[in-house]
Amino acid sequence: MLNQQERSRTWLQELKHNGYRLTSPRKAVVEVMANSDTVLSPAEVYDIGRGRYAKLGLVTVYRTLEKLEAMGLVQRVHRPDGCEAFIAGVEGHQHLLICENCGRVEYFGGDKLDGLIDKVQGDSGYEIRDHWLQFFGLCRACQRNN
Amino acid sequence: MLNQQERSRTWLQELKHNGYRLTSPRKAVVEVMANSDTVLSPAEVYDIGRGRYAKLGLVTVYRTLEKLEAMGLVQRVHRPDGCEAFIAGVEGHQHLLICENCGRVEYFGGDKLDGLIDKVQGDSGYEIRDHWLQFFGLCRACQRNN
DNA sequence: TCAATTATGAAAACGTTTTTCAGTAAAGAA
DNA sequence: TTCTTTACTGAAAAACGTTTTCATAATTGA
Repeated sequence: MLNQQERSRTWLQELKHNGYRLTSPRKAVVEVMANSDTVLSPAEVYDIGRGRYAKLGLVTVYRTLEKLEAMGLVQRVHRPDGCEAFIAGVEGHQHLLICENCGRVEYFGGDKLDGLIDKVQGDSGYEIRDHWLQFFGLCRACQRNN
Repeated sequence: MLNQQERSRTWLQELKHNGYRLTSPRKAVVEVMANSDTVLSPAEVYDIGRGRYAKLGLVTVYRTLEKLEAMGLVQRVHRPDGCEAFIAGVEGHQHLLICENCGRVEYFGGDKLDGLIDKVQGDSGYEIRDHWLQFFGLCRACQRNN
């Protein structure tokens, strides 16, 4: 994986390539998201982001996350207790493993699902277009503290 | 599966066994949920439910869904575009197959995931406590109309 | 039938997200 | 560099869905 500084730079380039201006508030949001390995709500991005750019507005956080999501750089995370949180995305399709306590996210690949998808598709008559596979649990650090 | 009338009756009994009173608004909500095979938001339950009990209030819909969820009779459904919808639950752990167009839901079982869970647990050090597997697509009827 | 207590719905409060809008700042041209 | 165009910004307001409050109504068991 890219290190965090490289990831920030790449994201900013990509914003530029998509015709967006590089502004201080956007840089702050990009740095927060690109440097985080935990799920963050817009309000949390706002709080952390103001450490980097004090005048940052919550509205801009929403607008920037929206753009980053459309560009596939961050993805929305769905959790049992609420679904408005974001995490840096990764290339290609990956599944998520989320710590219920601290929000830390890891990715795992390995689609063992193809056979199951074929079977469910045949049984149900549905045309399956997308799937979610997410695991929830406790990361190593939170196991020790709970 | 129980037919819909039986399911309503069972749910009402279960409410009673849990110490809750059987009221007209609750009956309306139970009938809506027990008779539906599509995902419904609280507002939709409210709209449909008023057809059965005109004085039904939205607040009571929320309160009743909360109880039904706690009793395991309905479950919350998470979708890419929003996560506050409910569907009648089924016994035991099942996975969902959701029509992106009309919200119809089917259930499928067959946990082929045990091996994968063990592997991810070992690789990551996480203690995996729960998982979601959901498929999204088009049901037979919506394939014809799209 | 009555009394105790739960449940109800209207209204208000709440927290989050979106829209509006006047002022600001980025980026390319001169 | 300065200028000009246009996109972007944040504060405030609006909109939205959900929860709380509270006086009234309805269910239940005695």
